[in-house]
Amino acid sequence: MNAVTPVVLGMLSLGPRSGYDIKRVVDHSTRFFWAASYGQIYPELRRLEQEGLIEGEDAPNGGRSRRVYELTKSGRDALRDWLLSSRFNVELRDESLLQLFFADSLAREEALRLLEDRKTAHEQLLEVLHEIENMPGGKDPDFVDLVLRWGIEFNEWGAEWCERHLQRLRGETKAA
Amino acid sequence: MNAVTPVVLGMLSLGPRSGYDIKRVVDHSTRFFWAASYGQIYPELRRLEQEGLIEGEDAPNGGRSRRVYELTKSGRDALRDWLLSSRFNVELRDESLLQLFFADSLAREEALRLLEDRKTAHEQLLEVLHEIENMPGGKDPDFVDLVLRWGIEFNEWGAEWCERHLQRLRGETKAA
DNA sequence: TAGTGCATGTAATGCGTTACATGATTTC
DNA sequence: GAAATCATGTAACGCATTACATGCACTA
Repeated sequence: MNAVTPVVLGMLSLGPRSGYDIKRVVDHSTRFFWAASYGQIYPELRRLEQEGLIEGEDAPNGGRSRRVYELTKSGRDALRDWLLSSRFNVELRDESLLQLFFADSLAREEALRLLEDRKTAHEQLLEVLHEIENMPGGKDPDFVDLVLRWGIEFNEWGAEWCERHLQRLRGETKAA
Repeated sequence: MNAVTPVVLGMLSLGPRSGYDIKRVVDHSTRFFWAASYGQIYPELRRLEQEGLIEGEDAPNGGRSRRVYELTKSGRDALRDWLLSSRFNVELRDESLLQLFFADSLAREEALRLLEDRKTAHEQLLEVLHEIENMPGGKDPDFVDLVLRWGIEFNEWGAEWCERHLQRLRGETKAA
């Protein structure tokens, strides 16, 4: 069990898919909080098949080779085990936050500009997520939708947070 | 310029420090959004000294060897350049979010328990951050304090978000 | 005197991305 | 007929963590 395992099993729980399919779906959904590359996915598919958690079947499109996988009973069990095991492993790498941390060495207006830039970045991400939200296709399952809402509401909160502290810090500067 | 460079320069901008010092401060502050290990810090210190961005001086404590570094003029310039260059590189790896994403395959109560667990995790992180907030010592500089507030307010938001959607989803289940 | 903290350092390991190679099919 | 997309796959690279080695000093 490594970092790609749950994404692969999870994506297959939504229906049979090829490695290529999995990558494509990941890039439109979980990549914001859980990325996966071909270099991980393809070896993992073979490993999982060997261990009997998934089953592959050749399903070529004409002369274009293609292998589609689906979960086996043990695969479904493994996914369920992972889902029910408490994990709150969060890793964050936020360069803008690091800049703010060291911003005291800048002039006040320069430092505040960093906060403005951060706000803009939140707003831009919000646009990307709204596009995903408005993509054609049937309604997403409840929890898929919930996670998309997290992304949207987090970025709304983030932009708001920047604005709030921008005003506070500008006020303090004037008062002083 | 790699991932440790800005932390090292930034930490030295707060005053002369040894590699060990830098690591200790990182572990109490930026590690939540920007970690650094000895394996990065020590080689980086030598590299930065060679390039003239920092200057080291032996400052042993008795027979215990110790080398303290400080920023040079070019080091201060390099830090300033990095601070003023727009960067919004954020990487997030959130396993709990991934679980929620695939939670539709669980029974409704099981899935909601994942949300409850997430809420608890936010609350626990909040406690850790409050301890840091209440640590003795002088007031932090404005922007150091700002980043700590981000951590606190983000986790408050996160817990609240879980609660809000917990209630929404429980309501929908009953209504259906 | 044993344990903890100060202090520096590196080698091994693990992990994920990048970049490339190959080739078929669809679209403009 | 060129470009984009489908589709699979791997080798090389870079990066960060882990784990260990070394040794001094302080404290219970």
